[in-house]
Amino acid sequence: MTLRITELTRVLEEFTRMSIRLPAAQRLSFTTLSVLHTLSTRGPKRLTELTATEQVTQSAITQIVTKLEREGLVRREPDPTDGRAILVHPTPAGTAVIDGRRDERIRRLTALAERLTPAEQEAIAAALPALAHLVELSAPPTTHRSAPPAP
Amino acid sequence: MTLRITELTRVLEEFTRMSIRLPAAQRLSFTTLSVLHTLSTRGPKRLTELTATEQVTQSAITQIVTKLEREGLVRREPDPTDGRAILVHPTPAGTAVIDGRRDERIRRLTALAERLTPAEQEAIAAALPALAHLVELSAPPTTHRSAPPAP
DNA sequence: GGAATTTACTTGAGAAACTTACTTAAGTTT
DNA sequence: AAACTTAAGTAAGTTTCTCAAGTAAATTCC
Repeated sequence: MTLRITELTRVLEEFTRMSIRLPAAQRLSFTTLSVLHTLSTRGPKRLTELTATEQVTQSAITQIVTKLEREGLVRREPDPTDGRAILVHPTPAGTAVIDGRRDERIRRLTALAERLTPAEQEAIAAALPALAHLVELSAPPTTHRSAPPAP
Repeated sequence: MTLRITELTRVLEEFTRMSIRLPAAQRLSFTTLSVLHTLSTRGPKRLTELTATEQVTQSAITQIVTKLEREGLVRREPDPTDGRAILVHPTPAGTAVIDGRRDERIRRLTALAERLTPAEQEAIAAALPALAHLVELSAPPTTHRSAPPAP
């Protein structure tokens, strides 16, 4: 059996739809939630770094971070290594928002997975490490401060 | 081995991020693309049905469909079975937009999957039918006009 | 070692994308 | 056939983004 990427892509598209359309209890826009997710899963980041991952202008990131800060979901802290830069840290409240949404996804997915056969559940379990590896190839987990590549 | 839903949820979240942040060449907003995706994968739908799947107000759907129509990506057609309703059909151009984005995802995912070991690729291939089934449990493929459930 | 350039962020004005509230018209109920 | 419900469109206002310009810290380069 060989891996059909087209089929995998279609399935992942559907999971994406399931994942996104959760009731946004906190009145935060899609992009704002995405920024908070990035901070919560990847740790503190500069505005510039967020600009790169979120596909909006740097100006939009400034405004989004300002809004998140007003709501107490992130903190701005000076970057000790660069006086121009700012590190945006998620607060416990901010992390709780993301965790809450994840919990909701887990609840829903659990309910669905219970309806699979044991063999199907087994197959997914067996593939999980490979799927995690695939994800990691695309977005290697960043440490707090990544060293620039050697010249 | 038993299926860890929490881990699966986290992995799927990361795929979601990969999937969304494609350069939107067509100048269409996220929600607008989502509507087009729905029509392209699920077939013609009423505005009311789109309201349910997209988590925006019915008014927003009207505006989005109007925009898509101006751009030649969908057509409005009267619903023969209900004079109040309209069925929104994707045009070939509309379908092409969605297919183009999928092609880009396939290209990227192919490049990543090539870096997995054969055993990893095999594991994902073996899990694919189960993943497809899981997705289908959440959003059964709608026929053109679904009969209401028997009372 | 100090001017010129680049990098990191902010601000303000305006465009785009949504929401709320209302309207019109077709179907349903009694 | 009058009263109600459902499907869609419209108008006005808010929120969210982009573009352009501005400030301040770091870097480059004579």
